[in-house]
Amino acid sequence: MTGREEGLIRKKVAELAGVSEATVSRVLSGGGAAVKEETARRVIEAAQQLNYVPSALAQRFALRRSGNLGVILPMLPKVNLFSTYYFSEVLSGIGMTAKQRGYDLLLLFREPDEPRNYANLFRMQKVDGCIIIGAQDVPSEREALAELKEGSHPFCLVNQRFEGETYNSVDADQRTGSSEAVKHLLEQGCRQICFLNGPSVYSNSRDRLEGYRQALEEAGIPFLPERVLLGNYSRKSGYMQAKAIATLMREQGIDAVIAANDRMAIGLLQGLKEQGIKVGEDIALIGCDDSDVVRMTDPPLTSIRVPFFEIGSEAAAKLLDAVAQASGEETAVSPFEIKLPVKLIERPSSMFDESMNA
Amino acid sequence: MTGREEGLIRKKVAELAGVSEATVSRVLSGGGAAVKEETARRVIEAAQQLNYVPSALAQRFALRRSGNLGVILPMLPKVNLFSTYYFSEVLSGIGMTAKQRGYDLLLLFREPDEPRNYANLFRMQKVDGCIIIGAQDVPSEREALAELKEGSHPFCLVNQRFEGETYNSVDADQRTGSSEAVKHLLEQGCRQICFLNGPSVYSNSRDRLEGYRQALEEAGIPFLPERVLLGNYSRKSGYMQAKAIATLMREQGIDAVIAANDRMAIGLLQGLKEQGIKVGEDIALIGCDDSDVVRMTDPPLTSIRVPFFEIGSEAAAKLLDAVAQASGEETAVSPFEIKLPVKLIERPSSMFDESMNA
DNA sequence: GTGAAAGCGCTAACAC
DNA sequence: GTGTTAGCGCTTTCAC
Repeated sequence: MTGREEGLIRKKVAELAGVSEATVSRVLSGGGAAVKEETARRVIEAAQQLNYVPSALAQRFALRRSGNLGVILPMLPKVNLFSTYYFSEVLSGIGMTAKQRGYDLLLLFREPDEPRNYANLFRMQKVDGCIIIGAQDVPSEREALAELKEGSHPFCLVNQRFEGETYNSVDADQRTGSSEAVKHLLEQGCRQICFLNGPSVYSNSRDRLEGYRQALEEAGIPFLPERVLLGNYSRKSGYMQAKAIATLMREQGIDAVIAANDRMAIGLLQGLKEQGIKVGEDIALIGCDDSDVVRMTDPPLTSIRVPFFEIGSEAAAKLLDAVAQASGEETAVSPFEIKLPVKLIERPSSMFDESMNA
Repeated sequence: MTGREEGLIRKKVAELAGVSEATVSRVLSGGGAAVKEETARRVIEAAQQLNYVPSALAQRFALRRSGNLGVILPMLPKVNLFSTYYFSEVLSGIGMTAKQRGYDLLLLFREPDEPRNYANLFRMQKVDGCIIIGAQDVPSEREALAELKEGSHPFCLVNQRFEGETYNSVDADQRTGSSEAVKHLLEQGCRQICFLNGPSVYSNSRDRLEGYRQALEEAGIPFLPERVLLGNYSRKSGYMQAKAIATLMREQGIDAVIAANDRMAIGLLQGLKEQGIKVGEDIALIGCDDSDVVRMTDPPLTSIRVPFFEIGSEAAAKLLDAVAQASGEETAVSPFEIKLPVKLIERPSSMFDESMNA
């Protein structure tokens, strides 16, 4: 009553179709040698009748490929640094592509203190390739990735790159995004712009800062390091910078803030509100990610739209190409470092012209 | 250069440790026959030295268990009916427990029009058990679940039950939640309470409605069907009911609304705001889920906290117990229908006393 | 305690 | 085209 009388059922299908078990496999797995159409039809019919499906477990074992695409992500602690929006979108994108290409998705949560033994996933044949989300630029991560590359295990980073190394990655063009945000603010008449960044263990943080700096300089506005505040991408960390921003407004006439993600922007928005500062009137505020929450705040937040779903699907597509190549021939797997464009979505939080409220 | 010289390496480990390959397996897989401690030590050392890990693929094939816990969920369309918060929490809960028990998580996205052939997942030996998220009470779903039960494949529903069937499930006590919401509103002095529900293909919708109805009747207030509005759990559907609510306020003196989830509540909040209606003053509003966004709205939303993480981890725990039983002996797998308590979190949207703003 | 050998359900030569 | 057969890398009797 295990629900499967293994082995026996394939034989029955073979008998019912009047062929050998090998032919049953040939028909059902499609790829193999050509089979007479009539034979194939009979096999398929027999299999349907007996409710037979080949064991993926046995197939994969015989083929020595797991058929799994691994997705490594940090175990979301209760207080998320990454937003649920981010994960859902990236994961959906990966899932959709993986599915199209016949791969299953193996979700691998990594606990904060857990060693990063990514290579073992390949040695254990749990995955044929893996996508790493939320990688950090710390020594243990670098070691783990180096080991992956050393073993020529196909992998791809999402939204993270490592200086000095060329790993497959799919990322958003955060630098340009920040620049666009600055330009938009300048058009609105802002001149004293603060930047609320996240930790620099994420290359995205560094990219965004660079875009901010560069756009300022291009506009002939000096870049002042004291106008760069630091948060950790959580709402709370944004909230806690409200006092600092209020002070800067008073003392230096700050008239705009760009936050490196929406969560911090929302925290900041709340903090400023509590201090009686009106975002969209007293000060402009721009977030980043264009997550689903920015439409729900008051005022709605201008934000930089990042195509997370596409980042996920692109990462999966390119990685699975690499997997196919690697398992095929020794054709040197072509590395990729892709950057997808972002787009500034203007909303009232940064629009000083009342009539333009969208 | 495949990164694994399969088979050979195990033999080398055996030689290095001065034992047979069988003993290497016995040591490394733990479970088997007793091995002398000294021998075990040598094997482990040799394995470490040669960087050998057994192939999970081969192990699972030999054991005829996939080692995977399947999680079936609807492919999140761009316009989510379920919130990303919901999925992230449930998934994290499942992931944490699965990991503790040595199971891997196989994510199975189901596209809207895709047939629900859950039983095949077991026939293909892709999973040893599966959790179904977002199941709907429609005929094809019922068929698919009946087939699972028929084949005695271990599975568990999350936040959904089917009348007339007893399937393993872990759910929140939505009925009590709605009752508490009503009672809270009555305490605030509200008497004319609307209910904005979601589609009845979800048992949770029916449960919430029932809690609402019951609490009203217990308070001696008549239940009026025309005060039950319908949305589809999306923000937009909540937004679109704002006009209807405004009308009811005018014509019938409606003074409170309970929405069946936060997304609809937020949409409604926005819609009411546009009509110049002040939530928390002109009308009370309560959401459901206590997702991360309810703290970010203006005013913050009173909501019913649902322990999604715990629902996920509990579902995984109970299901994996069942899997263990099923694979062990024919000890009738004990079914379970668990309901976890919810908790009303009071915030300004339903507090008419100004001084109590939290 | 440990080694030898059969077998898990499939794929892929290799014959015919 | 199709049948036969030898593995895939493990686990697990069964001897010793």
